[in-house]
Order: sequence, then structure tokens, then C-alpha cells
Amino acid sequence: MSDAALHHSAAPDAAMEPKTLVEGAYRRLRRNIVEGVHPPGEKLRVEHLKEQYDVGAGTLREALQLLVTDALVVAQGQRGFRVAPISLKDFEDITRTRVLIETEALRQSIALGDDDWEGRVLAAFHRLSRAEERLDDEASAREDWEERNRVFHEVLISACPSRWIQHFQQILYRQSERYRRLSLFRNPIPRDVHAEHQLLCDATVARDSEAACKVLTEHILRTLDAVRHMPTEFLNAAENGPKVRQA
Amino acid sequence: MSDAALHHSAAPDAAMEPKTLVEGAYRRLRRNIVEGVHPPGEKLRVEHLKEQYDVGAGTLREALQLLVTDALVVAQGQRGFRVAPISLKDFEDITRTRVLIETEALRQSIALGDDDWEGRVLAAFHRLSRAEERLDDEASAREDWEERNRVFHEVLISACPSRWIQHFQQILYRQSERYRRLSLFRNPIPRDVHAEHQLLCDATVARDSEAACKVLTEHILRTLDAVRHMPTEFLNAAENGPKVRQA
DNA sequence: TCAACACTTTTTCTCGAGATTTTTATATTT
DNA sequence: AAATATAAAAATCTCGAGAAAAAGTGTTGA
Repeated sequence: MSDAALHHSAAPDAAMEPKTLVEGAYRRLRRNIVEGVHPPGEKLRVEHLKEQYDVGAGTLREALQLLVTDALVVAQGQRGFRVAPISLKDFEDITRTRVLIETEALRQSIALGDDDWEGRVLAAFHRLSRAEERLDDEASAREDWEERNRVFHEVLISACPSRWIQHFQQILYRQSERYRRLSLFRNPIPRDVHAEHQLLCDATVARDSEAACKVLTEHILRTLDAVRHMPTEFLNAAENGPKVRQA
Repeated sequence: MSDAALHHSAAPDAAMEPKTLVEGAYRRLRRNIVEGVHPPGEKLRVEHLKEQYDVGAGTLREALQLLVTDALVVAQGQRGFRVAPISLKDFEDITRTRVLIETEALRQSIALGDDDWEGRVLAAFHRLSRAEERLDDEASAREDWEERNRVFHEVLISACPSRWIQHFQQILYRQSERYRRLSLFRNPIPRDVHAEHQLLCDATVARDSEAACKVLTEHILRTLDAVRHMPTEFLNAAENGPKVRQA
């Protein structure tokens, strides 16, 4: 279970702050891996990272083990840890599975969401739209956009009562984000993304399950295309070797 | 990610033996939790368990963290670890999500499986049937049956190319098994389970996706009924612990 | 009787150091 | 020069001890 326990977790995870050093290191590490600070395939040497994250070796190891089950880090027998590698095949898998999970979640959400949920959807969409307007101007807007995009997708399915589906959605979204951030390293976020979000928001509030799921599916698949057109170096140069070479 | 990393893991996890003490402790702990040796809600004190599992405190903590992400153990802030509690609501969620995941996996498996896969399905079914015959006679047959039932379900979807779907299926199957073992603590395995497996096997080898998924869905839902008719003490008396008072 | 406070005990959390294993570098031989 | 073998270096894995926090216990006072 990522950070918040699957059971009895009232508040969203990002809100409450870590109660333990392990959890703190876990979150910072996870963020840095998703954001590409630790690129795919990079060797994660405990001796070096303990200084960078300012925790003991054992503590850092525990945080790494948490990331192993999240599939963001792989543990190789007795040869330490390493950032999970990436591949087009893996991202295709992630994308298809995410479509399966997230459309089902949206379906349930639309069927069961109340007026309050509708309000939250509109609010999240509005916040996202505002961030999209600022994308070209300020450089720092990218981080805002990423955060608000995540929240928008989360709110969309927040009326889905299944904790497990939401859990799997979180895991897959994080995986997707890692790929997307790589593909958007140069390419800006295309204009029509906003239009897609608009359609998705409209169909959802109109309680049109089929239309909403259709839009969501295309929306998710669009990211796959972006990664497909990504320079191949990004995907294969990930198999970083013994001598760690920074990107 | 349970025990085998999601990426590049050639052999099934149960086959290869642990390369590290952490992984060994992780597997033994997981098995004991699924089998109910550590009942739901039980406090998992590191100081006591380190002797039972014959490893150091830090090592045991790492193993526990792995189980946290598997949702078999919950970590409570600074109040240690505890076996994940159970509830009928949770099991309904697990069951429905499992239907979603496992039917999709079966669909893909049927669509893409080759002759070799068909053979493995028949072989797994045969082994399971033999174990079912011995269920009444020998007492030790229960463990055999559990193992072969798991393998049968795994083989059914083994031709599904999605690593992520298989990963989620594994997690959910383990969760289900925990509940099933509780519900079967007294009640024996009913006779008609064999008939269901037979139907499932036949429809699968006949490449009849719709029929196979229908049978599989009913098969999974049947376990939910069994748990529903379970004495309520099992579900609520789970909040074990020294002198635990509910919040 | 019950609540609040201080004290003791237990448990968790964290860190640093030693033992294996893997990896790198060097030297020797064919 | 290539390949094997030996030695050195680095990193991992593991354990036990100390600091921080929680739970438990008993006493006092209204």
C-alpha cells in the first residue's frame, strides 16, 4: 500500500505529514523517482543516499523496500537497489491496465457520486484550467499543472467506493506520470489536452458514463502516443551500468 | 510488488529460494498471515517476532514494510505494525475488484494462449482434481488443495501478457485466500467446487471467452457467499491485541 | 468512584559498526 | 595480446545498542 494504509485512512496522503523518518524518506524518494531526479535504471547506493536524504542506512533501506512493492524500485538479490527500468512495452501495459481500472472507477463514480462530488469535480477542473493558462508564461507552472492534473483525475473517481480500485489507480497513475514527465521533458503539453479535460468534465457532470469513459480512454491512450514518438535513447539508455553515469 | 519484482522475473516466485534474509522472512510472514497463523488485527511486535523468525530487528522491519505495501500489514504512525484487519465490506471490495481483474486476464489469456498453454491448463486442472479427491481422507490434503487451486488460477491467466494485471491478480488472490481460509476453518470445501472448476476448464480450452468468464465470475462470487454466512465473531473479533480499545 | 498526574515499563524507531558478498583493479600465464 | 587467477576495494546485508515515544501502573485528590 503506497503511503496511506489501504484501510482506515481518512485524510488524503499528501495532506498529513510523515510521522516517521522512514515514511518521510519514502515520500521524498518516490517523488524524486517519479520526477526523474533519479532516472530509470540508476543504481541506488544506500551509502550515498543516506547522506542525500539525511537518514541512517537502515532507515533508508526500509524506505526502499516500500518502493519495491510500488514497482518504482527493483531489488536485485544481493546486488542492491536500482530505479525500476522503463520500456515501451511496460508503458503499453501500464496504459492498457490503467484504462481498465480507471474507466471502471469512473463508471462507479458517476453512478454513485452525489452533488458534493460534482462540485469537487468542477472545482478540480477549474483549478486545472487556470494552471493550464499559466503554462506558457511561468516556468514553475509545470509543477502546479502536474499536481492539479493528478488531483483532477483523483477527484473524478473519488466517488468510487472501492478502496482497491483507487489503490491500483494511484499506483498506475504514478507509473504513468514517470513516463509522461520524460516525454514532456522537451515537448510542451499540447493544446488539445485542455479540450479533452473539458469534454471529460462535462460528460462526467452530465452523468453520461459511456461518453465519459470513451473520452477518458482516448485521453489516457494519447499519452501512449506521445511516449511512442519519444526519442528511443530515453527508453534504452535507461539500462544504466555499473559506472553510474548521470544523465 | 509482492516478492518477485514486477520486471524481469523469469521464474515463478515460489520456485526460487530467497536470496536474502529479508526476503525469507517476508515470505514466511506472508504465508503465516495468509494462513491465519497471525490472525487479523494481531499486533506484530518486532521484539517478539525476531526470535520466532530468527532474524535481527532491522531485518524484520524491512520484511514488514514489504508486507505493508501488499496490504497484509498496516503500519500505524509510531505505534508499530499490525496484521491488516478484515471486514465483510473489505472482502466485498476485494471480490468485485478481483472479478474485474481476473476476467479481463482470462479473456486475454484465451485470446492469446497457445497450445502449450492449453496443456498447462489441463495439467493444472488434473492436479487440482486429484487433490480434491483426497480432501476427505487425509488431513494434510488441505494444504495441497490450496496450493494447487492457486496454481490452477494462475495458469488460467498465464497467457495474459500484462504483467500488471497478473501482479494485481496475485495481490487480490492472496487477500481472498486469507478470507477463504477463515471461512473454511470449519466448513469443508463444498462438492460443487469441483464441478465449477470442470466447467471453467472446459470453457477455457474450448476458447469460449464469454462462458469461461461467466463461470469464473460466479465461482469467485460464491466464495463471497461463504464468507457472508460466516459467524460474525470471526469478522469482528479480529480486532485483536493486548488491551485494544477501538477509537 | 472516578479523573488527573507522575512514574515505570515496554516497544518502537533510529543509528553506527562488523561480517559477506559483489565488483573493480592488478598481476601472472599461455 | 587475451584470458585466467589473485588481491584490493566498495557496497550490501545483518545485527545489537541507544534515544524517543507509547502504553501501562499506581498514587493522590476532589
